[in-house]
Amino acid sequence: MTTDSKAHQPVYTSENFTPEDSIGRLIADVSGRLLASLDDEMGGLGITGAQWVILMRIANGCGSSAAELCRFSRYDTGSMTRMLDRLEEKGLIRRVRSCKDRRVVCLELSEAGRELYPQLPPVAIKVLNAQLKGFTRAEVELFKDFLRRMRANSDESAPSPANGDT
Amino acid sequence: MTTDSKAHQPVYTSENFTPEDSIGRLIADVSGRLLASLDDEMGGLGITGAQWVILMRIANGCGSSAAELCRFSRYDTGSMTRMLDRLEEKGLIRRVRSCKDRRVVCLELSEAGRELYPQLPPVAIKVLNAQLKGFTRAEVELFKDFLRRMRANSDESAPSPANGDT
DNA sequence: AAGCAATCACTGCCGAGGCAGTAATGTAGG
DNA sequence: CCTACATTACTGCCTCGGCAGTGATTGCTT
Repeated sequence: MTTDSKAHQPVYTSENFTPEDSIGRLIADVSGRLLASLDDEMGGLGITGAQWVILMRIANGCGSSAAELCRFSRYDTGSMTRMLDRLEEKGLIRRVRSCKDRRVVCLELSEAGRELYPQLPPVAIKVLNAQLKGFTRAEVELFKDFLRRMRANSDESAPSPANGDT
Repeated sequence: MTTDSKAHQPVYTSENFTPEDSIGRLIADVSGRLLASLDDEMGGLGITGAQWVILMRIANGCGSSAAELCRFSRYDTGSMTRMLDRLEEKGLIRRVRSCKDRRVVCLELSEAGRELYPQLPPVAIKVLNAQLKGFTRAEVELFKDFLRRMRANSDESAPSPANGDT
C-alpha cells in the first residue's frame, strides 16, 4: 500500500509470498513442460531430451571429453559415464582414448551420429517456437536478459560449495 | 538480413538457433539452480525441495488427497504414494481414510508438521530474493507475465496426451 | 628422481520417479 | 439389481542421477 519507491526492497516478503503464484513455481513448471515437449518430439528419433543436449554439445565441440561435459551440464561424472554408455550403445558416439593425456577419453560422433545430427536442431526449434507463440523477438530478448540476470545472481551466491557465511 | 517487421515470424530459425544460447537452455539452467538452492537451504530442516513443495500444498489445502496432488504436480501416482510415505515416516503428515469416498486418503499435517510449517515460506523467500537481486518489482511482474504466456502456449499444444493431428 | 596431490573415467550402492498392473470403491446404464 | 466403467491408492519393475570409493595417469614440489 505505502508507495515506497526504493528499488532495493525485496521482491518477496512473508506478506506477499504465495507459493502457487511465485516465480519459482512458474519457472519450474515451464522448464518441465519444455523438457517434456522436447522428449515427446524426440521420441521419433529414438533419443531422449537429455541425450539431445549431450549429442549437441559433442557435435558442436563444446564437450570433447566426459569431464568437459560435466563441467557444463552440472551432471555427476558417474551419471555422465552411463549417459555416454547409452549413446555409445545406440551407436551414436565413439570413445577414443586421448594420446596426449591417457586419462582422457575423447568423444566424437560416429557415422550414425553424424547422419542423425542434422535432424536435431529442427526439433528444438519447433518446440521453442511453439512455446514462444505470440512473442516478438524483442520480448524474447528481454526474457532472455531476465534469465541471464537471474543466473548471474546464483553464480554469485553459490560459486563453490564451500562458501561459509561471509 | 531483410528487415521484415512482421511480428509473427518465428523466433528461432535454423539460421539463428544456437543451443548454448537458446532460451530453453537458460530456463533449464535457472530452474535447476533454483531447485538446488532450495535443496541447500532446506537441508537444515531435514526435508528436500520436492518435499517442501508437497508440504506447502497440503498445508494450503491445495492437495487434500494424493490424486489431487498428482493433478497439480505432474507427478506419477506411484511416485506420489512413495513421496507421501516418506513424509509420513518423517512424521510430518497423516493419512486419514475419507468417510465420504472410501477410496480417497485425506492428507493433513501432523502436529510436527504444523510446528515445522511456519519455517517453510521464509526459506523460499530467501532463495527467490537472492536470485532476483537487482530486479525491480515491475520487472518481476513482466518476467512472470512472460512465463505465464509461455505456459499457456504449452497448455494449448498438449492439453491431453490423446490429441491427434486435428 | 621420488613422493604427492590433482584429474580423469569408471563402478557399486542408494534414492527417487515413470510405467504397468491390481484391488477396492464409487458411478452410471440396462 | 447387477453389470460395465472410472477413479483412487498402492505395488513391482525399470531407468536414471547423485555420492563415495577406486585405479590409472599427469603434473607439481622438493
